[in-house]
Amino acid sequence: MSANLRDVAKKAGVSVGTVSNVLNRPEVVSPKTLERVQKTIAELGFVPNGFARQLRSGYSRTIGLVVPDVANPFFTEVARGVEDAASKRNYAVFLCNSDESLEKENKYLSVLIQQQVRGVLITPADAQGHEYENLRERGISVALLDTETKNSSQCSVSVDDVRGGEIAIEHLLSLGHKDIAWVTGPETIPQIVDRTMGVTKAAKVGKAEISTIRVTLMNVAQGEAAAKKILLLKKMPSAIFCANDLLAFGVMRVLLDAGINIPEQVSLLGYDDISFGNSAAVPLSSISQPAYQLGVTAAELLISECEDSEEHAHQQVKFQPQLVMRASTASK
Amino acid sequence: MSANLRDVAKKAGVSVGTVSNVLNRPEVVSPKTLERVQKTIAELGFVPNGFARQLRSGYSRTIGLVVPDVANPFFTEVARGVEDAASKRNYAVFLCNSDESLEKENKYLSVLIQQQVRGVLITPADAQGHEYENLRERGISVALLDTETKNSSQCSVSVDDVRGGEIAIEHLLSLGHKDIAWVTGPETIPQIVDRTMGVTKAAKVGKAEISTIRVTLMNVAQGEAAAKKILLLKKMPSAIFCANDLLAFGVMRVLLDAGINIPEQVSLLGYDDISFGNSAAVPLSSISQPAYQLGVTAAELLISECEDSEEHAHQQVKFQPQLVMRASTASK
DNA sequence: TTGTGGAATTGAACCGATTCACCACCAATA
DNA sequence: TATTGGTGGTGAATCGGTTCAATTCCACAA
Repeated sequence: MSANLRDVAKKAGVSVGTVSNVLNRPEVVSPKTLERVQKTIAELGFVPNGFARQLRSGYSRTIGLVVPDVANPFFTEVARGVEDAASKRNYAVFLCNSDESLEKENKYLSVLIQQQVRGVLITPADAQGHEYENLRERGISVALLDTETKNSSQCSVSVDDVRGGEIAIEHLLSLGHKDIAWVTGPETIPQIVDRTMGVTKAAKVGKAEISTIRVTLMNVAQGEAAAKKILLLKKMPSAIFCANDLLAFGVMRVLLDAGINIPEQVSLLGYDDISFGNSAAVPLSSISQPAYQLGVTAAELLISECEDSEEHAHQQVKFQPQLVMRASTASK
Repeated sequence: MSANLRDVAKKAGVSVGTVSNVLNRPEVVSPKTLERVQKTIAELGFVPNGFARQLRSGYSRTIGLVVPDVANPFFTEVARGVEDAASKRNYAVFLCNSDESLEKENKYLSVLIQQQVRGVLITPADAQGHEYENLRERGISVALLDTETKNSSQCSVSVDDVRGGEIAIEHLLSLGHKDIAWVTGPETIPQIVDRTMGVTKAAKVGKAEISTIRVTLMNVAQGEAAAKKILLLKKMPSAIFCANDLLAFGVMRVLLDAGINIPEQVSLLGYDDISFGNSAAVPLSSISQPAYQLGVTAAELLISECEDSEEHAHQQVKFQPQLVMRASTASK
């Protein structure tokens, strides 16, 4: 079988305590011993047993990441950020896709509890609650990802979605658009609620008319469905703002197929600024969010909370979204 | 703190062994004792400590997934498949990105060993070896993902990349292209080696001339770099085949910017058939792979190997790639 | 030479469930 | 009465790191 700490100690001619120190507090070991032990570790291919470590210390070095869907490029980027940051701190990441379903979310949370994760990073599937008391009770830290927390007893890392909605409409207004379609997802999603708020606010100020087209999922297929609905409207809007880029891609395809020129006849604006936006049939204007950065920051915050929980002060980090102008929006 | 097995034993007036039996082999305990112990367990709200249990038994319900980069839509789809299948069997999945670096791959494998995963699903970063003896020694099952195994002592789930390369060139040949650029990644990547083999084979049969443009990473930026090189060639090829869709997107952008029409002046063919191909400036023809299915199959195979390791017969599953014709390829 | 302080190292106890060789007890058989 | 067999139960050893009180070592000052 594989080597354990005692084997290393014997081979290197030191005690088990010293080997443990080499692993966890290298600074208290003399350089000479350190080097010798490390060499032995490498020779034996020794890897510490996580269970034993966790059993004694009571803590694991794993976190759970719960997102609606990694297949959405925005969350893929976030996930990469989380993973890179966690890996730097020697944490492993459990990946969970909630598919925007509360049921699946709960199922995964219970799996994560079973796995005794140290903390959970979650983009809630639902606009309500976010208490996660059952996790907290078990000493599992929770930080909200891409959602702002209502109570200040937890960390959150988010992007200002209200402002994002505002920026979008302001941009369209500045191009002279007054008649705007807002293609959006279910109101159970917190981000949707906020973006809608921003949209409404800016529209009121700029006296624009917003017609809402609601879809159930935020993917390309649903974007196509939305576009078909738009084509049936009595009066075509002069601009379409979509709650994410995937929806916008779907809309774009259907409109182009219908022979409608973008942006000449209709301006199209997305949200997320996923990297493919640039390669689209008409390069997509969008509202950009620092996805990777979001993931990194959230993971760092969560891990810092896990490691010095009494020192730790909860913080709510909020990034600002930015308009990225490409070819799909133009003045009326 | 919460009660442990010894507390239960003391309170119920039995030995720790008996309590353990109540938990794991109730049939060997007398009904009277059974009932009394179970009552005590309920009273104390005792929940067995997973770490200790796993430390002793040596098994967890987790698997590791190591891919080059989840941000590549192909692997995102694979990851979703793995995750869905694992979740169905009540396994949790560790996500690891090797970034096509052997060093990172090894680092992650050691993290996975620490976490005592039951099995590992891996797309090797390197064309060599794939032995993973260090994992096997520790009783960790390994299955190769999107790579065919050379030895039959392990499972693998792959797509026929040689055939994929062939199909691509055959398609271009059938359109009358004889002068083809092959934009490809490092030869350390197994898939690249195979696709190149297919390309070469089909080119020989069809008497096409292949000029190879090699890049170091398979992303959009490198595709752009490759296209710039192509623009500098003495004679433009009449078709370009890219080793994946991301490269093709980059190539497409640069060519269109340079005023070159696709497919009128140059045909462009990608690989992977990621969903955005359909939304691209010129809808991208591509070689399609069953990514989600690949992930599901691999996870199921791995878990079945983990759970009945002596019953289990290693198998090599090979899916067939398919040509998806869109607008970016046309006859010369 | 002795004393002192700090750094380096030691190793036994511990985390909590599992395992298994062994014991106690009772009934049935010789 | 002695022997055998079977059931129910016991508790010390074990898994493999981590921790920490105790010890050793060494340099430098008195």
